[in-house]
Amino acid sequence: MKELDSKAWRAFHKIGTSLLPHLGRQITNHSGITGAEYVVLVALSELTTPSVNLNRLAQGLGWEISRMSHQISRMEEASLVKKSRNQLDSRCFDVSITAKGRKIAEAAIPLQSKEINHCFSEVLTQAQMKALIEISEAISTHMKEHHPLNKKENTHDAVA
Amino acid sequence: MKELDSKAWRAFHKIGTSLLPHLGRQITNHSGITGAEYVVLVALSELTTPSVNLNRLAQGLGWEISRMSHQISRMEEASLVKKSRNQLDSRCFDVSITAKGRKIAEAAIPLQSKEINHCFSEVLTQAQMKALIEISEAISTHMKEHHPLNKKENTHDAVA
DNA sequence: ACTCATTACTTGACATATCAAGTATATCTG
DNA sequence: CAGATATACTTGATATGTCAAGTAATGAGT
Repeated sequence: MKELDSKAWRAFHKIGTSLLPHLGRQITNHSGITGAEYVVLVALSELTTPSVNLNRLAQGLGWEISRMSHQISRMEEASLVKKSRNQLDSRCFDVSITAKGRKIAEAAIPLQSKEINHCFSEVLTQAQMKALIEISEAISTHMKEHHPLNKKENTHDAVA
Repeated sequence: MKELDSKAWRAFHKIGTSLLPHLGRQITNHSGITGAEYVVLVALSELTTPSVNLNRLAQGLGWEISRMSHQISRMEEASLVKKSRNQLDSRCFDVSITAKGRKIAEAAIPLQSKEINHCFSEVLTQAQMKALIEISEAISTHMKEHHPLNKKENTHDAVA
């Protein structure tokens, strides 16, 4: 079945280039922030530690570090996040969410959940969603192992 | 299971923002064209008609028409495609692949198939690939029905 | 302690994407 | 057949993403 992965790739590519932008636009419509901002805010709002370093944040979302750097700069400009040097390793930056950022995220999340719901659980069966999660995780893991964007694990974590 | 579609979306989003750019980079490495150019060339090289109109091409790939317009302009500049007004409806443009474009596409496709293979059939089971195809199609269909980027079907097709 | 390599980012130039507005052609309606 | 509306794009400004090169701090070897 040589055709199969080609078909899988095309199918995946197509929703990647239509669904993702669509959901991004919805976020902008209902909450006034971009999809990228939303994703970062959600990640930050769910931290167990008070902050993460840039590198780890980028890895967590599968972004290039330079993209994250630019993004965080813009978001700091907009007072959505705060950036400060790490005490133990002053090459690192600790990124955290601001009160304003959290407020916006908390308002946006339920609205966006509804949108996601429209595109996922109303369209896919439970089994399909589970399959999608497994597929995504398999690919993510493979990517991390074979084609890592930013090499290493275990950078310094933020101090409390 | 409120969590499930949130998880599905996150998983999907993550591979969307890491796998797709990765495969794009591979194309650039082995064939010197961008991922976007590759996708367009493949679509054009597989036409049964000699050309398609812009709108239909955009729809086929799930792109916004303005993006496609810019992209085609650049590709025409690079002599990868050709654009000409439709005889029957002179608002429309017929887009076709050039000899140069076809040559590049034909060289790139087998190389890229190998890359895709690494990320799909080496990582997923056959069942998972089939599931992914079905999932993608379900979402694509739903998107077309409920959130179409460019409204209508049935624009004029190219004449032979 | 002094070099060299590595890591964690930043920066700026460039490529690409998106959005809003514009233009030209077609179609529909009275 | 005139005027209004819709369609198929184009264009240009702005936002974002990407790449290559740079800077500064750490770590490793001697």
